[in-house]
Amino acid sequence: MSEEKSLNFLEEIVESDLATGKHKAILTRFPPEPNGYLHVGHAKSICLNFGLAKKYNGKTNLRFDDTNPVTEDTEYVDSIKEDIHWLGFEWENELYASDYFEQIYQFAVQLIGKGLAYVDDSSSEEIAAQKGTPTQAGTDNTFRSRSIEDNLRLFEEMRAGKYADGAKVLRAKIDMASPNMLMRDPIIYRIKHAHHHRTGDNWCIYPMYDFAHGQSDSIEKITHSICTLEFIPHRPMYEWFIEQLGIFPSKQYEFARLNMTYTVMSKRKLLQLVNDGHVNGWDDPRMPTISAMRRKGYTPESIREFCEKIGVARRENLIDIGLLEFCVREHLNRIALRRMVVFDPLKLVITSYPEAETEMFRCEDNPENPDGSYREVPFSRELYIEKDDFMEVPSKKYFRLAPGQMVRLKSAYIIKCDEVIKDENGNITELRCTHLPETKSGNDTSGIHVKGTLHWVSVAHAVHTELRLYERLFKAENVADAEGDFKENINPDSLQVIATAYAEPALKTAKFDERYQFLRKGYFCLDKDSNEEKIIFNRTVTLKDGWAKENKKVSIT
RNA sequence: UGGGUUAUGGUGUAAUGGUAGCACAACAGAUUUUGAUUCUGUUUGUCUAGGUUCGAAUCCUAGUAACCCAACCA
Repeated sequence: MSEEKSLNFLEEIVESDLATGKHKAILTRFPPEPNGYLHVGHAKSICLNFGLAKKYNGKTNLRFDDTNPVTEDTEYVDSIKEDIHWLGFEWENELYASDYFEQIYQFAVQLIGKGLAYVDDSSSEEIAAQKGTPTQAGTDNTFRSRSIEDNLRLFEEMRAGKYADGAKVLRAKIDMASPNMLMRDPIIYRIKHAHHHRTGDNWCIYPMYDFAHGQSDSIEKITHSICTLEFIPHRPMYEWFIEQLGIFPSKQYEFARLNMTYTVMSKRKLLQLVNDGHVNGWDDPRMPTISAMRRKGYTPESIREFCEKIGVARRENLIDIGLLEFCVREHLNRIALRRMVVFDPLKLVITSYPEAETEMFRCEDNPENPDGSYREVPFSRELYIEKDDFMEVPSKKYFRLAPGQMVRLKSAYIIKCDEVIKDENGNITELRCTHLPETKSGNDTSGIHVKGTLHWVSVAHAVHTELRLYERLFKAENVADAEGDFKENINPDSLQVIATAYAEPALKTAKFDERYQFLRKGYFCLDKDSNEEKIIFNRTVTLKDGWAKENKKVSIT
């Protein structure tokens, strides 16, 4: 009894196209512009394009949309390729729109020959003015009626470098009165005497998106060209060019881009965060980029699962970032190695425990994954526990340590708090406790049940580490809708560094490809800034904290 | 007073004229040597107004709201 998962609208289209024989196989493409790093919104598109092809035994090309040399760079090309691979996808061909520059140029010549394109000498302002407004038709200018011969010669001269940037453009001759602003004789070629990261100085004219994207799709025989909603008005143009050129009829389909609470998703804004130093680079773990998520400890599996869960549709959406966190917790819970780390230490002395003794306790690596794997954790007379695991005057429902109260130390003994030591200012500096030897983990013969279990680290064996705790980068749930500039909504407390935390010895040999759960605290991974002297961990995500919620309720009532 | 697109619980997403389902969130409880995980249960929805029909989220009519379009960006 398998539950059929319903298809999204694109899967329906593909199944129909395959069923009717319109296509024998499907070919999709992922078309990033190499002018920034990929973010989780791109991950949605990647999962869609590669996932759709995979599901229906098709293929996907990676094609860089590199038609604007002034903003693009190979640095971005490299990062994009790395991110796609990391997410777990393989492209059929690595291609570039710039590979087709000569072909696209010939397409333009073809259009001119048919009297469907013309060279316009107008300035950018003039062109804008002649374009009209949404409620007012545009007007034809005199260049519109240039002869085919003149247009052919002028366009050739543009290519030859005879004119300065902005002196002339090539425009498609469509309809200056179209209700669709984009159809009012769109510019298809502009002059840019700029060095291109792949074609070097071969060209000084470059095609616009609308005269490169559909053409590239067609050249590659892409069957389903999937893009976001804002390209809907471009579709008539996409189809017009393909029809006039008489080339392979790729079809464009649009879906709603991903928006997420407490974050921004536009490359422009992300670039600004980087350039203005609000974050430390594209892979700062607070960023929504793929590289940042990787550094923060997210797994490809969890991102793919997230993209699966959010679905694909054509309506605007604002996804709760909590769903992303749910997905990564779900995966990390299964694979993360359990370790104990004390963030904010309070010294605890077990007066009943021999001073010179050290016991090794066997602790499971992951209770969810009972493969028997475990590590040894040293226990001794002096330990660290978390400050907030002790309350001198416990509130209702607090079942951690308090004077006269008992708790279990995870994988060790049940202890009882006998005495609270304070300094001259009344600050608690140390706890004196006694342990119950018969409650030893695994051999508990006491029959005693305690409600609280604490993590701990032996003082003498503690490994000093740095912890980087990340919160949401923005304070506003819907950053786009929030008042003022988006930067005014940056959360000033998005990064908290704990310079010295105390970790159990097993973390001395932490590895980059492993994921850890610091018991009762959260999921962590080794940061690339770690070195011989300093071990640094990033918090991927906290554990769900039922006590924090309960505590809030208690303090309100 | 232009064109295009979209409206289903708090957030997403199904139901293709026939029991409004699923996930996250929230809430309540059970289990727990992680206040985690796991398990059980509960609350909350078809933009509005008419119409067609035995029956409408779905079809029709009229509204309303939101988003996109006037870069030599993609």
